[in-house]
Amino acid sequence: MSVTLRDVAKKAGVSIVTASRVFNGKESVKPAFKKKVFDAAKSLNYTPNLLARGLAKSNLKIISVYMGELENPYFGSLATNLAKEFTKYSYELIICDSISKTLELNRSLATSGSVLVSFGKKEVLEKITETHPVVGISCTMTDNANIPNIDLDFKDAYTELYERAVYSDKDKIAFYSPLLRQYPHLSGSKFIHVYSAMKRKGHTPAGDQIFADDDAVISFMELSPGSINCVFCENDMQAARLHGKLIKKGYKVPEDVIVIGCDGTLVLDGMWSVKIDTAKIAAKAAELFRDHAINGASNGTHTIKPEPIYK
Amino acid sequence: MSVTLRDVAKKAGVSIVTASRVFNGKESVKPAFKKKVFDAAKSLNYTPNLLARGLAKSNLKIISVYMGELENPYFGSLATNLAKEFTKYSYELIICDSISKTLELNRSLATSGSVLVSFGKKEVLEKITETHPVVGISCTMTDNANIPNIDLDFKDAYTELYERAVYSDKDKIAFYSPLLRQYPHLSGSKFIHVYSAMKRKGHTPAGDQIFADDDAVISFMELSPGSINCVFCENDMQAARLHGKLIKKGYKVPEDVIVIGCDGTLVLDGMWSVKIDTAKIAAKAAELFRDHAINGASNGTHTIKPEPIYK
DNA sequence: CTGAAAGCGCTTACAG
DNA sequence: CTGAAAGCGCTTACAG
Repeated sequence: MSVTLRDVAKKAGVSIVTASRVFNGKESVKPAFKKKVFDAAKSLNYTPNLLARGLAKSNLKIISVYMGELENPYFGSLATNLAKEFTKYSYELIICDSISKTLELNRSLATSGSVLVSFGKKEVLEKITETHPVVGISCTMTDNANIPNIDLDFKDAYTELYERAVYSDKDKIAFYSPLLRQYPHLSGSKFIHVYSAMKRKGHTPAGDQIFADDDAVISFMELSPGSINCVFCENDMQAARLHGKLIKKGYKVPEDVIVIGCDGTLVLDGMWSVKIDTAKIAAKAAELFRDHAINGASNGTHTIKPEPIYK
Repeated sequence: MSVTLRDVAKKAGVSIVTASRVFNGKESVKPAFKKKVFDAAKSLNYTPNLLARGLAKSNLKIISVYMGELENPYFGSLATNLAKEFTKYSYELIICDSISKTLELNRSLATSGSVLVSFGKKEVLEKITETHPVVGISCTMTDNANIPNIDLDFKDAYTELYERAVYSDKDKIAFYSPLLRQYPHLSGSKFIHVYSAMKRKGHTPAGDQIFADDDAVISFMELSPGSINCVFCENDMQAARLHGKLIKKGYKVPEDVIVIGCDGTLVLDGMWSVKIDTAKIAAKAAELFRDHAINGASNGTHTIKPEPIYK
């Protein structure tokens, strides 16, 4: 039905084997033949059957990626950039909605490896690493799991943000994170940096808790006026929603209360946030993957430092 | 290396052929054998090699999807829901960053077909339809291209939004859409419904143009005060940014100016928008695809009506 | 530098 | 209901 390597070989007047070699570029082929094959391929509009190639080499140039929540534009932007960067090394991306499917594809599709974003189960990480190259992006628990990881180091950004807030007399800090609410405490989260800086000054988080939704933050503010004048939010989307509600209630942002998002995808006027460069992350991830896949080792952790934004 | 159908067959004491049949479920196999094969597969932890299967059947149960901008949470949410729905029919999704790659995979990976989101080149649509099932989601130009399409009919939502705005004495309407700016005029866009309703009342768009960025909208408002009191925006992200800037300038939203987004992913307090149900779209897309792929025809267009949101 | 042969793991007629 | 044979399109030793 569609044109195969056999057709190209016949048209070029060579064996199917040398035609194959031409496309794989490894072994040397007489230049004249090489040209003939390329010409034939072009005129026939040949494009290799990836299934057959994958089966023969038991290796498909596809990366399976696992990424929690595409609904957040930060992850969307990361996905777009990953696609762009991995394309440079001629990998396709396949985005999976579960970690098990991601790993399964490595076997069933002989996919080349995986990119895991914000994943934390150590046993799983260790297991997969045994058979396929994996790079993590802000995965936790990778130290011992021995996979190359891109770490986001929020320390400087959050410390600066905190200090600037305090400098503006905004030292009643609240934390708003539906996600973190599931965990015992701030330690282990990016907010730990704000938290320790606060502790050093003898301060404690407003309400002595992590708020799980923006309405909780606002009712707390209304119950005890003056109790909160700065809110660190999990991401920009949530910060923007909180921002909208505060304005509606008559608060001025950032004059009355500072709203600090995270990721830089949607920094409303008056908001503060942290810029995370997804293009840079993606480029580094592709690089780490290639090193890992080709040179074997390279289980180094690469650190990227997000930067504060004031608007 | 990994366990294959041959291993399963041997362990179950049947030929490789009947083992294959058991997994494909089409032809009948003696129940006793069937059980043996399943047991063997389970104990060996067998999972079929999709490459081999794909090569043999020249059909992989993977859908390639093309979707412009994942950075917009609307598309992210759509992607997530598509993955969920297509999984029900045991298709994997592969998200491509270019239309050509999307189509190319149908051949090179023997992918089962494609889902195209907001795509408009008729020739391309026609071409691909010849060989593979495709369903479009709010694709334009599909009428003659003859592919099943999910159409978003904004008429009721936008008409209602417009009327409610007018009812609140907000009849100086502006359109803000970086995207549309590239096109000659409002016709063919979702804003056409607002535009025609305006025309009927003898009104014209503020500035007689489509604004390409939010700063342009704002400076227009400042140059001629009272010239704009309602802005229709391309999507929620853009509307939210405009909203933030307006607040900062001292405008009250929606008292001074109504800001109307679109998609429902981020409706800030005070904003209006249009809710687009991505879960419903995805479910319908999967259904249309299955019908199309299995029953052949069904090139019907299915219409979904987004609904207005006031906040 | 080149080609004949075997094989990747599965499925699909075809005969029994 | 079951199995031996051929084949999907490519690559990888192996011999020349």
